[in-house]
Amino acid sequence: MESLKVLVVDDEPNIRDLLSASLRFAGHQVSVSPNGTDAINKIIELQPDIVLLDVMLPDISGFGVTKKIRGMGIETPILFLTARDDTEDKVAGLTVGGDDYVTKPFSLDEIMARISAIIRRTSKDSAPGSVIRVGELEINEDAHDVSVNGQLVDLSPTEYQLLRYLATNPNRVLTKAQILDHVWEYDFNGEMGIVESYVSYLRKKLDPISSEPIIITKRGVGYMLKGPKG
Amino acid sequence: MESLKVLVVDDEPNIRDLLSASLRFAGHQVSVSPNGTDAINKIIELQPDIVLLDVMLPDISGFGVTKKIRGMGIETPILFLTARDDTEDKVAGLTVGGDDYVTKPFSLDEIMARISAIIRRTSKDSAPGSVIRVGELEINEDAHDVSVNGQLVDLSPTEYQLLRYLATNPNRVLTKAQILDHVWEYDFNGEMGIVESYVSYLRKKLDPISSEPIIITKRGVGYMLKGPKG
DNA sequence: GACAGCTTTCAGATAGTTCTCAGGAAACTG
DNA sequence: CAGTTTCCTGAGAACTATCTGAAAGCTGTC
Repeated sequence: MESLKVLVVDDEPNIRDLLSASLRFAGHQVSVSPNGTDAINKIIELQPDIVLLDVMLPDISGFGVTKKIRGMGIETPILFLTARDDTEDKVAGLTVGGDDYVTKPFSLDEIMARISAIIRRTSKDSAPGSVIRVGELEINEDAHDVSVNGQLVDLSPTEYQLLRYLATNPNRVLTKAQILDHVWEYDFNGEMGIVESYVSYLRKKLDPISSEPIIITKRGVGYMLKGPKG
Repeated sequence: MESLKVLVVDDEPNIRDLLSASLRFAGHQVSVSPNGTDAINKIIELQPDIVLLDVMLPDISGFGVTKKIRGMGIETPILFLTARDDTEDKVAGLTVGGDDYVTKPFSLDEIMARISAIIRRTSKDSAPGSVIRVGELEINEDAHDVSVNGQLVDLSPTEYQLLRYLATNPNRVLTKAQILDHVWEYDFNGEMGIVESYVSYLRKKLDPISSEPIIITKRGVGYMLKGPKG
């Protein structure tokens, strides 16, 4: 993905920092905004490619911001951040157009996936097959499907996210801490043993089908998904 | 469908936003107008391919607008948006020519379907197959009927709309929120459990006839209609 | 105004998922 | 090779998502 201009709107500094650090690391230009009025100004001024917008803001709600800028003819796609408990009924209408939403607490990997999905969908013409291919492994992001050598594998949501994170960084060792930070929700308080468990689950499902082990353990460092050229 | 010039005329900003976001996302060029006089000007000026026209406007009614522009020899097809309690006889006269109407509150999917239908009818020559075919499933949008392996299936209106929405996005997981936003009326305030109920109804009707399950559950994500290739 | 069909809610059953833990295996160390 | 560290994996408890049947509410028809 090319470099995008992203505006992050949230009143919690922790979340602003978390998101802006990750987005910057992914190569995007990030601006932040702590409230609704400031957000409206920045959207007009900076014309971002996408806005990550908390619905619960101190002054104007995320919906108010949306209404305002849409009323001005600004069609920037929005990824709403909602709290899990006040969702469901207030979520109505959020997925129309190019918009989407994630519930807090989210995982970084999920945010990144949603952003690519929105950008992919809103950039008119080309719908470049949202397929990640690494060696014998193929991940279809539209269908949320994984196959090895053409054979479908049934994965749970967490297994899927873990595998996708590994697959987007082939031939690169990822530490358990990195994996935890990307795949699990940001307020997850558990131990890294869970990464080992899920790697084990994945291996049990993938290795019987593949001709060689897909996930390599780098002892003392982390895990790596082995691609063809490397 | 090719890209169309669409004019949306409604005094409620929410509805203007909802419609313009969805239409733009569907690849159309959208202009909006909040009242009758402005609408007449914009119709003359922009020469849209279709007009979505609220009948209840603050200044001139939608009928007035229609009379005026038809008097000027403009034959742009119109999709009227009416309140549910408007008398039937008023509405009856609307469907002459290529025009049609929907009652508020509508669902997005219904609006989109009506627009395609109008455009299909008014663009003389080519009647681009109004039949959606996915695997063993066939949906005839003109006849509003559904068959599996050639055998007709009797569906309720909501079942039909749900199935059509799934069928227009084969091999792509749709979340319950997306389904709710597209298939149910925009002011629907219920829970997502209703999607589960309707998926269950559809399966009960479709699966006995089909050779393999038509609607796949992607646990933790949503539902997907599985097409033939990949 | 009673019937029929459709929509919506609800709650119990079921099945799938997440996370933790603990013993054993494997890899490194000197 | 014995000790130490790191990793693997099976078992299980708690939790969550989904499915489905039943019932209540609605709408339009005769």
